[in-house]
Amino acid sequence: MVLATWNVNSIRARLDHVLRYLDERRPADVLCLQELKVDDASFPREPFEERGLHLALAGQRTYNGVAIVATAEIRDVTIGFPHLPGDHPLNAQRRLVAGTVHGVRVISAYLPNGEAVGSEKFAYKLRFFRELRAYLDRFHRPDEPLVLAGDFNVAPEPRDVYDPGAWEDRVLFSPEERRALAHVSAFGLVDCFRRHHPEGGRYSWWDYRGGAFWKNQGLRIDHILATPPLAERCVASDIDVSPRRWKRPSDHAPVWAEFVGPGG
DNA sequence: ATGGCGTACACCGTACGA
Repeated sequence: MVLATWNVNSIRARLDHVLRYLDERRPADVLCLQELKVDDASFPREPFEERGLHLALAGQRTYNGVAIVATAEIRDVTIGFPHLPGDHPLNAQRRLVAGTVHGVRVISAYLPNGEAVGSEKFAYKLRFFRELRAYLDRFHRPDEPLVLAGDFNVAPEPRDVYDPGAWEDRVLFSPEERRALAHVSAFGLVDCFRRHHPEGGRYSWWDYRGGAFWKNQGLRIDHILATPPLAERCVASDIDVSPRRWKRPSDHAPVWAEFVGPGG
């Protein structure tokens, strides 16, 4: 079972890229998408359904929006934090969709950007991370096959940042954000990419500006986090930078992981 | 150096991203 995650920065602007990725690059069994920037009614379902793919959508107009695309039926779909009211501030933005497919509980997540350290949005980001851990604690156990995949908007370690000294106190790499991510991971989650790649200089996001991609000035902020019984069955994982070279790309590249065995 | 680049929505600029 191959699972991939990709912040597409608008599904309508990136539809050709997503289909090309599925058809040519990595025929993922499960594809977690973020930043759809479209409501469910306007999501381009047809090309996915033509390919026999199933969809779990949590769309939103203009901003946010997440989805799971899969080669099998997606069961027990939930949107947002199910234990909080629908009108709770942490549920107002469509950033979480979960479903069970191929024997694995899959959560597609788009964590808040945070704008700047110390801002209102930064506080919201930290609250979101804490609630995400509470959500895992409440509904799941680290001994079940679960994967939390998406755009976390946090680079975990210095080797995940092209210039860690310059980024030390900036949003996406500040100590507070890294602690918030570590707290979520401490539920019992393994970084699948890191399990196979100790090297630095491997990123999943590059600023559109200043030719950052061509200089490989990026950050690794998109992650596939799996519980130990699933992570043990992760035989390969990588970041596919090739779509970032295509015309009119997303600023993020897809990250994938391959799992073998039962429930994978 | 809050700009640089890109998307959406609306309007010919503004909000937001990371």
